[in-house]
Amino acid sequence: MNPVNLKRLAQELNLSIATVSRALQDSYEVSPQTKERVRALAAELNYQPNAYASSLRRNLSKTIGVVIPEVNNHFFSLAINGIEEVARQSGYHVLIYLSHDDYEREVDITHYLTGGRVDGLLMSVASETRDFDHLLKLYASKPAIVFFDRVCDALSTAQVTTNDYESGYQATQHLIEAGCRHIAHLLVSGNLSIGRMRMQGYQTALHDHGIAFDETLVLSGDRDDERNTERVMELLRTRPEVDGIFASVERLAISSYQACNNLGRAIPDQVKIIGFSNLGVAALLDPALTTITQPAYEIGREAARILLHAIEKKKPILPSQSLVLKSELFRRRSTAS
Amino acid sequence: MNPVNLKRLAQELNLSIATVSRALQDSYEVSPQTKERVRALAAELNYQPNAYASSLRRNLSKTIGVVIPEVNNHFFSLAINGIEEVARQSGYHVLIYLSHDDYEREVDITHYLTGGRVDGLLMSVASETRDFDHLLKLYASKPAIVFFDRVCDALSTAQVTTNDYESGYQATQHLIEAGCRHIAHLLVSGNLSIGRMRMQGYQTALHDHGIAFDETLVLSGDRDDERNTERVMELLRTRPEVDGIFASVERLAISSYQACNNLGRAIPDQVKIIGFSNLGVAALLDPALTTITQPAYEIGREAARILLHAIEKKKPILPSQSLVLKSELFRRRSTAS
DNA sequence: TTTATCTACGCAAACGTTTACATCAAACTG
DNA sequence: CAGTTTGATGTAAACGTTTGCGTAGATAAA
Repeated sequence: MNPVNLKRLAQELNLSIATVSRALQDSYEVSPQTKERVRALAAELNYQPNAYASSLRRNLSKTIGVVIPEVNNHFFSLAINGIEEVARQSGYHVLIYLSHDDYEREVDITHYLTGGRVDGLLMSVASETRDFDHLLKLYASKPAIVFFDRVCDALSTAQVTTNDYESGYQATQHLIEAGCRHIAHLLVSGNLSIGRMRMQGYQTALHDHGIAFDETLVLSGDRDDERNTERVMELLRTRPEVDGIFASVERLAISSYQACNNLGRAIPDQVKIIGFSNLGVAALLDPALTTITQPAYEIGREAARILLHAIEKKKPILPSQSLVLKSELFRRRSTAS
Repeated sequence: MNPVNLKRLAQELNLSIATVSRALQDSYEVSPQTKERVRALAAELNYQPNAYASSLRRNLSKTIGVVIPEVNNHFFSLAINGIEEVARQSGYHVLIYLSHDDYEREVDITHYLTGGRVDGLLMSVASETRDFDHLLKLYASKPAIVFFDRVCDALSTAQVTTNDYESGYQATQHLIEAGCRHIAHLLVSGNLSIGRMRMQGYQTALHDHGIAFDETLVLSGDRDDERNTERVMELLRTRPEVDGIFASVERLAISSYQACNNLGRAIPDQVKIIGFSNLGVAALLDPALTTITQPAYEIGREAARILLHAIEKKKPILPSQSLVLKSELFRRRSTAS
């Protein structure tokens, strides 16, 4: 039993390898009859071209990489859904890498990726990442890159984001209108532009409503949920006047719920909570969580579209192709007044 | 600027390509001094071997594929976490494919995968899948396969599952002990062995407690959550005596909550609900959801270990390597009596 | 000294495709 | 009918690695 490759097909059909290859690509240089013969045998033997030989020769892998902090998060898993959908339609394969919000891992991953394994890359930067040398190095080695959500401004490429400034403003305003005067802001990283945008929205909203910004009400979370919960509890204990929490990321909203439960603080009577979240069951929580929900699926889809378009057209990706999609605020019980 | 490949390194060092290649592989046939020179230049030029050339030559891709129904599901996203962890440690890359529980897509995916793109495959079968021809065909084309959770018994390979029969029994018994006498069972697919196991547990538990099995209380869900909710509502309307629901999959537990909310049925007073789920916020739901929780992360990790071990040792995977991990029941308010 | 062994390296084939170029017969063109 | 075009196919190089084999020089053994 020989392997079934072009050579095998060529031998059995008394054709040259070149003709067989061309026939399978539906080249106009091959007669219809020959094409038919080739296709028939290929189907019969269940021929599948060797992806690596093809990639090597064409210097194209039909593969994109997705680098994200975590997958166990509704935002990212929905984004992957969108990415995979677009990729599949265009015949692309999707490699996935998780940074776990860890800088070292992200550096490792970018090293893996240097060297043509992927034609392009979709990336959401780890929250711990402060310098972008590894990304610049990676960028220098070719592949098209599109950032989504947690973007890196240091690279001159497209990014797909949401209206984070407005959302931060809106969330804060919503709490203020619900009667909150001492609003804590939990964010995942001050390094990332996305965190800064939401923070600015928060600050401006406070200012516009005549509330002084209090730095000590800003808490920077990390990737350890237990510790985050502890820190929120400490904040609530030491600052009993806190009557509102704006969580800039899903996990921190959950930690806030835990913290309130542990301390016996009633939501929304004593503390109102709003959070960025794509949690499908937000409405089923006790109490139902008011959310700023990003169009995660669409973000993934659009980012992938921009990327694949650039790859197929062999054109560089321009920052002007960036997209800003809108998040939506869903009012629920956790912020009821 | 020439591309930086072995040829380039060889030229600049006045060595042959072969020696450079061997030096980078730390072969004993190369002198320590030469190795050092090669490594230094490789580092300086940021050389990364071409993965496709290497894969082609060695007939090894250092890549595994993961085929799952969906990623927006805590069980699967946790499993991916485990898989990625193990893969990364061993220097493997992870390709991801989503079947969306759609038979056609699964067939497409298996076709993609025939032909050496991956060294091995981790798979959880789509719920719609009834025949396994495509899997048998795929299996014939070499790659090592390990099934997890939604397994396929038709292939003689290892599978990593949980104690589904016991869990089904336990869940049902738990409802009975909480006072339920008319227990509906929502399952995602009667085709899959996993569904059948849970179903058997359900039936046996009913029988052991002197409750007659009523086929009309068994509902088969699909991938449309809205419709699932509707169907649960219909069941609750036409069969008002139903006082317990055993959801064999997370999504159906959520749909049950929705249905009860829509109909104004109180959980747990009128209807008690237990469900298979890896939802991190199960305890924060209203009311907190009693769950059977599978060790999803461990399942992914162990499945990947079995797979990678087989690949590295070039040994076939035996059914005897299969693993059964235990799920855990978390009692919460949704089944309180 | 001759022969065997070892060390460190080079040569060249191979992996399976793709594709520029060559070939050759048949069908046109003037 | 000589010359040109067209259509269908073949030849062979290339992509970047890996690796079996060969070999030159050095050292050790006889």
